[in-house]
Amino acid sequence: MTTETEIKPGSEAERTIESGRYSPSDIEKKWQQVWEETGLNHADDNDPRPRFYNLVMFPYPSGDLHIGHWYNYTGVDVYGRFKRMNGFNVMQPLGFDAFGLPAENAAIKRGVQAYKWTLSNIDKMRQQLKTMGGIWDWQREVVTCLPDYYKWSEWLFLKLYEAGLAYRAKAPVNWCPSDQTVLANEQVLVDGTCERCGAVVIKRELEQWFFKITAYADRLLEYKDINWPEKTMLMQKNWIGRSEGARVNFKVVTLGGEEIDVPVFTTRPDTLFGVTFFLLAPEHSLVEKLTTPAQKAAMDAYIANASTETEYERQNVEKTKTGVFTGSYAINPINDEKVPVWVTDYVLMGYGTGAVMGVPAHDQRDFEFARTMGLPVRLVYQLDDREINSDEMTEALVHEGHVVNSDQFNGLPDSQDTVQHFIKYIEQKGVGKAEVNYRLRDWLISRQRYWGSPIPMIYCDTDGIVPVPEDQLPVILPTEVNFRPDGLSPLQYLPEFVETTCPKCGGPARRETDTLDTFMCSSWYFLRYCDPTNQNAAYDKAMVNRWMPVDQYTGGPEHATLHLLYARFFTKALYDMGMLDFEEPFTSLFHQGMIRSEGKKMSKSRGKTVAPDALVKQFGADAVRSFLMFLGPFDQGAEWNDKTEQLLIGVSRFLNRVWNLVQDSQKASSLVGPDEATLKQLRRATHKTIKKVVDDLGHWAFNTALSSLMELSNTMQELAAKNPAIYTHSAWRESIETLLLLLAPLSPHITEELWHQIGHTESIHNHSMPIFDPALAVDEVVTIVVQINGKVREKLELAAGMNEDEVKTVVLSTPKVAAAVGDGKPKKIIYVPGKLINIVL
RNA sequence: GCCCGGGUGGCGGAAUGGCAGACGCGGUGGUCUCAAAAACCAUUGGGGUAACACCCGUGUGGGUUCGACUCCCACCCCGGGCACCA
Repeated sequence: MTTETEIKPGSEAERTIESGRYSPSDIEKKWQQVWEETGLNHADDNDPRPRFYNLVMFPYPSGDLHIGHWYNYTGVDVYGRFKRMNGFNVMQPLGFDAFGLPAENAAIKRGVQAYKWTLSNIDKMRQQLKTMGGIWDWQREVVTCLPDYYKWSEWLFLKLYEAGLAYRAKAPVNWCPSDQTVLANEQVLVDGTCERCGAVVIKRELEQWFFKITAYADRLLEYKDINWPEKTMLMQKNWIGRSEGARVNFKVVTLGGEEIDVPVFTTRPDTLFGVTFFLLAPEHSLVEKLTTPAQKAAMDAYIANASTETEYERQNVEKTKTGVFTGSYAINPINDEKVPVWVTDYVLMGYGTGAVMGVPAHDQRDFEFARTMGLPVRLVYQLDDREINSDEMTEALVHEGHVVNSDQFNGLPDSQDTVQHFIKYIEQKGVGKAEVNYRLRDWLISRQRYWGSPIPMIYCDTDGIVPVPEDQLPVILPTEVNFRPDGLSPLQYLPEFVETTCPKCGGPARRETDTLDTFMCSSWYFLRYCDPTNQNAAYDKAMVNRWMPVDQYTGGPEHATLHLLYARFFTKALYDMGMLDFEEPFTSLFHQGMIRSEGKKMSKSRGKTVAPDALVKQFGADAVRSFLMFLGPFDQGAEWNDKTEQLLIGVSRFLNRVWNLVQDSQKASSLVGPDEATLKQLRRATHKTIKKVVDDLGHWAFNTALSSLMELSNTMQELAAKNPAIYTHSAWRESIETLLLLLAPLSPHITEELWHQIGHTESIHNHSMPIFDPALAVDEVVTIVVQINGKVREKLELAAGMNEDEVKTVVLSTPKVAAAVGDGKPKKIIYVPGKLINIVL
């Protein structure tokens, strides 16, 4: 076959000539094409196998597919492929969350139309994504900025409007001065800055569109039949912030002599006798009516100052308490006591009623306020074991002791029952009632931006707010627009968009020029995947029922109180309208870790990103995929630096070894077959690997799955080096096939190629995972660790079948142990079967 | 301040009560080569020894246990989430 004699058997040169080198770029292109042509990755709606909807949070088309995206999508793809090899009809779609500010900013900055920028980015990203060889079902792709899709976003908005879940109202809202738009509460970060651009968000009183998510607060706290991380449910729970308590009416008399009930919300009605002052938020409407002329100057100054503070400054916990006395008094309904009414900025207008009863003895904030202002502190709880004095207190007494100074309630313990007694009493007295409060606010969904789904509403001077009739949907978003120098949305200056006629009266009317929050578009995309081309409806319920609820949803934890909360709300709302048959969209949830660059999430908006393209070109998609999964546990992510990339070499070498191993086994051999012991060892290694890898892949433990596969290939290489005749044995073929099948989800191209090289004609990806046979995995010899007083002193290779007494006899007769034990008798011998023996002296 | 994670060689990490450092990167030595690359073989936690022996070692300090990276208590550091919500 070769003409020269220099080529040595088994050398690299020989391999190259005989069977070709491993060339990732050639085989990857080839198989991607074959898979596309055979429709391997399209999930058929009528497939009889059990379905598995494997969903990943879809990307924003920033035009920059970086290694962080690859990491997410590879992990999801490995899992989906694994499920398919376990007999499921896996539906694994992908699309693009294509509305949003970056496109608009690009349009303003570079003069390119937002739709062009977005669609060309999508084309580019789709091409890049295809190089990773995922089983993405591109026939189901959705792009939220196309009329085919946003027609139904608009339609769903109308459905929510009809159901009374969408409304327009004036409210203090978050305004980002840099992005020139309002934001939902969920889009303002903890430090009071804009989630997108980092500018300090201010409060503005504006009329806006809201979704009534608060109506679902209690149901959002239920997680029926779903498997979510505790952490995520806790984050949502904290965000919703349910508090049980009571509404209690205090009476005030205004300067004009009018008697008014002022309700407060409290979770501690059992401390009503401890009220020594009454507090109002600076924005409370009663402040003006209660501030006496003597206090007016001080009050005006205080309120003016409070309004200039940012929300974050105002809510700074470290700040000392401030406030101004109104000069008026409120009547405590439980004992008719007169207490002074103060205004302070630590009372928030947006929570409860904007008025609070001050109980300094038992609330830390009120305590600090009382001490700062010199107001009295009255204990209505006393410790059980010793008496404390209010003058000597240094902090509030919270949830301890028993009731005092409270008439008929004295002596009751600190408990929910006691709280209930008080609630019952105030209800009987007619001065209050039980009430539940939530931290959750309604979801603000209108944006003063151009690049978003139009809100299908019309303003008519005669008929007010009129929804666009369904048959006129979609309201098309103009794609060719001119931005004004101030960067404001061009829609309101576009007469052909704004000017319309009223659907009711036919008279002239104006279109809504605000657009929908992109989070609304992403609150239902998983439904559209089930029926992506439907022209007559957002989705067909029967089609959705084939696939939903999503079996596995994967995405970053940063969406816990954003997308994941919104999508649950949306699903519940549609369920209530009879448009869905389930209440929870995502049965199982997994948060992958993130690829970090200098400690921060790798993303285009945050600076430095690493493109995978060069790595894929050099090492192949299979190597890059496996390398990313090899970095560590998938939920942990990884820090990306100069050293990270070096690890790719190891995985690339491994794939080369697998390739060569298969090439070598194709060689015919006239040698006599291997001995029984070698074959047993091979089978044992193979079946142990099946067990471990199948287990790991099912638990997202891709890094340890790969290391087990490396171990198997190392073992195979060693055994073959000692006995080349092993290649012709059926056990060897089993090992090779096992190796390829287990590796297939991680490195789909090379395994498909080699699978065909060894004679298969069907795709490896339609094959099922190898079956673990416990009998073949059993060890014949075990290593017994011998400890003396808990320290390892010896290791013995013993037959696996030996019983405890036999092991003890052998161990005690070894020179080391005998010497250590000496003439004495061991105090105790601990024996862990097949593992360890510890001799305590 | 509160609630979750996490802290292991030069590096990524493995081990969830039983041989700490699997697997891989990097390093060192070797084989092959005119040479280099690639590949392959050996070796690689620290101290110690001619080599063994032995000692130390999983953020820190205690505890439980025959035995602790693993469980308990206290603390330190890093990452994330929440934070005047009455």
